[in-house]
Amino acid sequence: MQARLTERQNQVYEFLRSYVRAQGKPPTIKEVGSHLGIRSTNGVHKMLVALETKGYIRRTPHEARGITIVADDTPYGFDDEPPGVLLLKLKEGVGRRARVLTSENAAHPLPRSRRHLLVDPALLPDDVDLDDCLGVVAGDDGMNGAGIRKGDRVIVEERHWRDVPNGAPVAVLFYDRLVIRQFELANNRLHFRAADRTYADEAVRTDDPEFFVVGRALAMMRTLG
Amino acid sequence: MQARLTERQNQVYEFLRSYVRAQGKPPTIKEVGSHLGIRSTNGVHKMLVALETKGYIRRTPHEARGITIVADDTPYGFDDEPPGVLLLKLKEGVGRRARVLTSENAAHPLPRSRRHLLVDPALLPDDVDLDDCLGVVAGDDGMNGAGIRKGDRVIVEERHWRDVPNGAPVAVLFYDRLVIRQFELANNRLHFRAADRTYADEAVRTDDPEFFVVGRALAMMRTLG
DNA sequence: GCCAAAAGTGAAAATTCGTTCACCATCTTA
DNA sequence: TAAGATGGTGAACGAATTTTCACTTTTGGC
Repeated sequence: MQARLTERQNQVYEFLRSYVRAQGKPPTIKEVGSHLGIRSTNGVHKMLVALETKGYIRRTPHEARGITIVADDTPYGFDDEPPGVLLLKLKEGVGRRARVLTSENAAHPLPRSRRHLLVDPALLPDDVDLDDCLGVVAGDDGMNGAGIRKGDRVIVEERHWRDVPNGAPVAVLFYDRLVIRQFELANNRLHFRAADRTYADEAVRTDDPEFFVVGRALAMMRTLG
Repeated sequence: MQARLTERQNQVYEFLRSYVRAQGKPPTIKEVGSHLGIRSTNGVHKMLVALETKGYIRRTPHEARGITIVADDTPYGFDDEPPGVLLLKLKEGVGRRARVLTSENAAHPLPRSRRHLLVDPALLPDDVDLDDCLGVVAGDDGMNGAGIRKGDRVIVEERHWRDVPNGAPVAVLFYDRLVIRQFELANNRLHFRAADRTYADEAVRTDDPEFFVVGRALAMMRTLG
């Protein structure tokens, strides 16, 4: 959709985004230059013109800090996504409190990830680093008994199973499905307990390639029908 | 904690907040003036100095748009609040997509409401006006069967019961407790159906003063234990 | 009715910031 | 290899923005 950015242009664009996020306002041209090692304001100016013609930013002539990020993530949940494997990378968001879940499509070149979900940091424990977190969609009703249902959005802190305390809820990749279970390590096996009679508990060897613990489930949210 | 603002100062402060919210950057002095009918930049300047000394904003000397909102809502959930009656006013937030739940203490003078919860608009239906929404805490386990548990945060669209469709989940004030139930209007009575055997359904007259339908429950979120 | 704080006017001075111009270097590609 | 796109330098200019100064008006007590 949007014209491709050159390496350098992308650096500028990324800086603009991070600056706005951190400072709550766009940078001046000189600031952009000093952060990217461009001594001449004109050098920056040309970059901005390029970004504007490619549709990534908008500018207001002669206005101090007259930059607006256009291609910033569009409001978007992941409603239309079928429940199942869907990993969203947690990113810091606007200001100091808004946080955003953005999809990580490391495979793709750089098509501006659009999938994200706002998460209030207050929902998560204080010590959690949001950069370690993912958003997922519960793939079944195995935790019905714990009030987590298929399709619920779950915020997961990426962790190796070794670092997950017994009894904690985890997000597990079962074959091709991502589900939430209660975790337990016993007899050198990983136990995944469902909270619903309909779903059997699973016990697998720690090296079983068909199971992958994504991490610890910290919070959840749901749109009510 | 913070020095009290005069009426006019509060107007300025409110404008700063709304401008930052809408524009993604602080206004210039002249812009503040033109929006508040202050012709002289110095008039505005003095206001800003007042706001700064009272700790509501910070400024960077000589910098264009060098205003930072300090007393903006601090990240805060309502964790420490006991489940029960707790109404939070939904407000628009940063940028165009961040939205914030802020407590409405209409009774209190104006002590900068601090309780809010970030809500991703994607969690709510498109046509919902966030200004009509509240955040509440589910006061019991009456909707356990529907995956809503005591202590869950629920986003509610304020509505008269006449405007709530049958079968929709609602937030109801039962005496002094706020709970979620499934709503039904039949035989000129309001029926509130629990989704848990332990809780009895209730049927009340439409004018019963002990029951008050806050509105329709749209979404929920929960920190996982 | 008087005083002090709050709010405002108008204009000039001082900075910051964006734009433009001339010119240079590198890299890709027809 | 010539041409065009990309990325830069440095300086100069003007527009935008903040700061300051001197003075006036309004407002709420005491």
